[in-house]
Amino acid sequence: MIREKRFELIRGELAKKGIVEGDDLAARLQVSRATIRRDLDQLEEEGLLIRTHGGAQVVDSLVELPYHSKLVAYMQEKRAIGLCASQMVPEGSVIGCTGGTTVMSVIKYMKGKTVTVVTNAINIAMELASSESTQVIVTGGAMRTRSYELVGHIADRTLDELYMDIALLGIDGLDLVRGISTYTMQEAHTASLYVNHAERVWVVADHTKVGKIAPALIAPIMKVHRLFTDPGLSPELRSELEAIGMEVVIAEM
Amino acid sequence: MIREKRFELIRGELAKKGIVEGDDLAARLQVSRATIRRDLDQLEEEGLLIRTHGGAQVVDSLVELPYHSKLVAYMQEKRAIGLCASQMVPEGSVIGCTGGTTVMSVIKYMKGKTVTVVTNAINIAMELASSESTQVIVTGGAMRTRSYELVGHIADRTLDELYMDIALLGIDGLDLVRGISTYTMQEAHTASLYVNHAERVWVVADHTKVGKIAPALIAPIMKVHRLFTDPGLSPELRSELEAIGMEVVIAEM
DNA sequence: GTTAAAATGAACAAAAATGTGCAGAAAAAT
DNA sequence: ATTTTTCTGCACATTTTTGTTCATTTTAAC
Repeated sequence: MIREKRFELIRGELAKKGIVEGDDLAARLQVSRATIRRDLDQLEEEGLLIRTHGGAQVVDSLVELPYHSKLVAYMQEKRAIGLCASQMVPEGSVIGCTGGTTVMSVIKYMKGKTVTVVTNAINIAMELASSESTQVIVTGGAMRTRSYELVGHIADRTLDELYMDIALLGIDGLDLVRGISTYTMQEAHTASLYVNHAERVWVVADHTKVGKIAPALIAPIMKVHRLFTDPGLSPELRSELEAIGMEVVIAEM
Repeated sequence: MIREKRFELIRGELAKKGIVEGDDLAARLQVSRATIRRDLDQLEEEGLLIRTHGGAQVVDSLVELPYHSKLVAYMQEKRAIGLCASQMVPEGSVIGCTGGTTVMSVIKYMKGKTVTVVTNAINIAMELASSESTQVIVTGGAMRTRSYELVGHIADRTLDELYMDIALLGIDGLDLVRGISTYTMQEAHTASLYVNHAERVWVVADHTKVGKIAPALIAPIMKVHRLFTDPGLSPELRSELEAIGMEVVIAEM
């Protein structure tokens, strides 16, 4: 077993679990603890992980891009939502997802999970390219300028022939009466296909989106089974949503 | 067991597993470790892999860090080929392209041109995402691990309904008798669809690919209208290719 | 706060892999 | 067929990597 092989497995394990134990790795890879320590030291130097006593943990990927993170609103909240939602995805399931920053934060925590991801967003696909265990299917379609989402009849047709366990949607508005919505018609249309071809619909959105209505409607509110949001959601809105049968998951930070 | 045979197996193994062990290869190929070491040295010089203690690993095309870029084989040549080929693309044309580092270097010079790019490689699509004037159509399909290319029936069907002015292909082998070829069957199949749905076929490849045969055939040599390569191409090979009607463009550096 | 268990870093020895020179074998050119 | 060139295997000195030991630090429990 050469070093690079070990590195690969350590990286994989780290992506999957977020934390690795030195003893566990030593046993699994059939090398001494000293070797594992040295491996972890090197990987830390490369910036791939942070050493802890007894093992190592993933470097918070959102910290590595400090100047980008400022550009994204509600960064912390989105990260918490991402972690929380990803943990509730069962291994082996098929997940369809749109683009958007909140969905992206879920995907970041999905690396290493053995799931199939169907997406029309190429940045999501790129993010998962390095994950061995994740099967990625891209819908295809025309790329909207200044966005990474693929839309149009090619995307439609591909989604038409797929069925997913979970549709994971990022949205711009969620309203009790008008349902879920976004800013452009094309994206709304594509998102609605995910809704119609999935067993369950999960929406991820920071609390500012709840109660808002964006121009392009995706689906009625009853289609949404579960909402992941942050603690900023007002208790009244939460109660109203739960009253109509929606499961509201608050991601603690 | 001649050297080229070994190279072929090593490349194949590398494409499949990403990491190879020297001992393993020596046993499999029935040669001494010293020979394997020399083989790996040479393949490293060609930029196909990176030597490590105990073996070698693929050039991590997934990590586009600047220091890795030096390790891309024949960097200078590819840049020259990219510039040269991009200048010969007429405005307004529809170009279909596969993945691969040489094609990528053409695409880098294509930004800002008013062309339509059809591709099954998401890294190509990402590269063009920032270009306002370029219309991008992604075929869709299943993403191959360790590569950015989309393959399978979704990709096939999309390509079936498109027609392109130019098919721009990156290849691993171009031979007078066996035609153009690559390492994996799936990519070869997808590439062949570009050939069949394009008015003209352009191949971009550094001179080391000319005269080589890779295992998976894409198309017969007569289908190729134009080859862009670097000054390293031997005059004999050039004459032979031109004798059968191929246009050979040498990109000066 | 004290103590026991676990993990760490450092030093050193053992093991594995490397590069190089050289002789013989294979292939190519004449 | 013979010469020339290239390639391969082997031996050996060197470098890199790994395992072991042990004093020290950290963690967790009491």
